[in-house]
Amino acid sequence: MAKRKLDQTPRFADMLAAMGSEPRLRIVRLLLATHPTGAKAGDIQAELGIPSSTLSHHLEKLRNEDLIAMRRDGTSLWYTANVDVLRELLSFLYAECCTRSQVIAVEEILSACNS
Amino acid sequence: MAKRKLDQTPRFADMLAAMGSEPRLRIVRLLLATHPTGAKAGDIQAELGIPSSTLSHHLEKLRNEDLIAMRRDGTSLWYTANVDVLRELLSFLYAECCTRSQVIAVEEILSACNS
DNA sequence: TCTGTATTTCTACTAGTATCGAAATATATG
DNA sequence: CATATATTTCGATACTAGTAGAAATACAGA
Repeated sequence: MAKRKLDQTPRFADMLAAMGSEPRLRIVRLLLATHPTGAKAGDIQAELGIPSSTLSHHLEKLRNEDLIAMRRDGTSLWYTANVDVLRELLSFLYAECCTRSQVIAVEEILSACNS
Repeated sequence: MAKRKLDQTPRFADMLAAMGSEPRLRIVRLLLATHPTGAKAGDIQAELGIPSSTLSHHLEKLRNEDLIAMRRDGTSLWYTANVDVLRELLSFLYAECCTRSQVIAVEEILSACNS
């Protein structure tokens, strides 16, 4: 087994933690549902009924983990899901699946949702 | 859009939160790697270098979310990953992917790792 | 430039989570 | 039944995260 260049576990753990709260998971799902257009902060706030300051806090956390991206359009800020990063996360989870007991290739985790 | 029977979001958020800490993510990956045999608590402890009381705490949390299962064999407790539940989680994440903008079927998320 | 709208940053409080040594429990074996 | 091994439960501490009202910032339009 070759030496790992860099352990990605802490990074993916942080990503999972970022999605591991009900409001943030709802946000991510909303952005997946509206992908690739995304949604304005105000829309998210209206749909999920979260106070704007709290919402901003959550969006920042998701953005820190690179799970979502932001772009400005006038006074509105649009948020979109980073589906590539999400795919990366799922691949990581299953990358070592069963490697020590039986050989099962786990390729092509997801090919939907073109970014 | 039909009325939802029950909102699964809190449950899946808890599952993500359970995997959203570095030691627990390592545990899950170790159990995936050794699936379907699994590993004894002592083996996990040795491999990850976590004090037994701390490890026990983490294992309990993962078990509460049904991400792993436990069975006793003599004085040893064996833990295994619940790959079905993990698959369910991945499906949930992508279930509504792009539904509001373009129609992309997201079936067959994962067919590897037969439980 | 003044006004309104969209969103973030500041500040503070509360509650939950991670950690681990020590003691307790469960099982097996001589 | 006494002892050894495997693992959990107890208890205590330190840290981290979620929440939201109020103030600040960014942009657009008259």
